[in-house]
Amino acid sequence: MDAVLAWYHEAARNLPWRQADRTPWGVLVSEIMLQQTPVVRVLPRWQDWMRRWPEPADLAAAPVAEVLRAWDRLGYPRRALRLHACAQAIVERFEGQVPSAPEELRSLPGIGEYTAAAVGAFAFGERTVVADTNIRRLLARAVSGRQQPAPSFTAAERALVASCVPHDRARSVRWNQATMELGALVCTSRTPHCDACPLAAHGCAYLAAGLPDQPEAKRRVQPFEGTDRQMRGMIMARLRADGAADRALLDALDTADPARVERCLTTLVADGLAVERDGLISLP
DNA sequence: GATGCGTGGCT
DNA sequence: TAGCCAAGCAT
Repeated sequence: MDAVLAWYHEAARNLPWRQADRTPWGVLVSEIMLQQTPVVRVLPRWQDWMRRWPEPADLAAAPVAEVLRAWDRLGYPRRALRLHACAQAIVERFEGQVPSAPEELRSLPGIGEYTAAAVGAFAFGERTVVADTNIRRLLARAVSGRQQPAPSFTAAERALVASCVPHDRARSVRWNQATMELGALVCTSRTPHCDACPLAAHGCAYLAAGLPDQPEAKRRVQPFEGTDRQMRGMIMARLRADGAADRALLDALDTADPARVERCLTTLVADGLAVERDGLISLP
């Protein structure tokens, strides 16, 4: 896999959370923001966020409403709540310092298997198995000859990824970073750019098989138009803009199905993304 | 293990 | 054009 490391040296994007002056907190914030969200959309939000809350203690002390406004349109605003709770837990349990041990990272709100491994590797230089969607897809193709990884992340696949990570600590960090980047930029989901891939000449099983289309392997995309998810987003956008809104105003968001608005308000309040007081809905 | 959870750009 | 897709997590 030397070819991938050499490729990364030449082609890596110059992202702020990869700079020499990066902090564990900055890396953690970037990883949360990047969950299911493209880099180009994260960049400006991350810059603002780090300027405002440069340490976990700064975010921990911020009002939730302000945190949700700063999250802006990144999507999945529950991530913002969890990041806020994560900062508070770091202050309370780790003296304000992001922990480096994967099991301690895993214990924090919003940090799952992937994010714990990524922070361990990219913030602390630990040897971890970073199995994100890019690495999974790249190995599914290069090693297993399949178009896409399986929908569920099985123990067998975890073992496969682990077997590919170099044993040397510093080298493992670069391999994780480089393989993820190659998946994100070259071995893309829809249209892989094999002409620009360093593995094309080093035995990619999927390319060798002739890039067969395997539609059965594709995961089904959840619908969005007309769903509660869309309505929740519309309500949150209104609350971010106006601070608060009365029920009648929100009901106008879907005159054909007022029950949909009510249902979404209930789940937003249950999620801690909104509060209701005297018929007025507002950010927490 | 299957679902629900935002948003916007790309093909 | 209408899907398809983007560094997942929690339940």
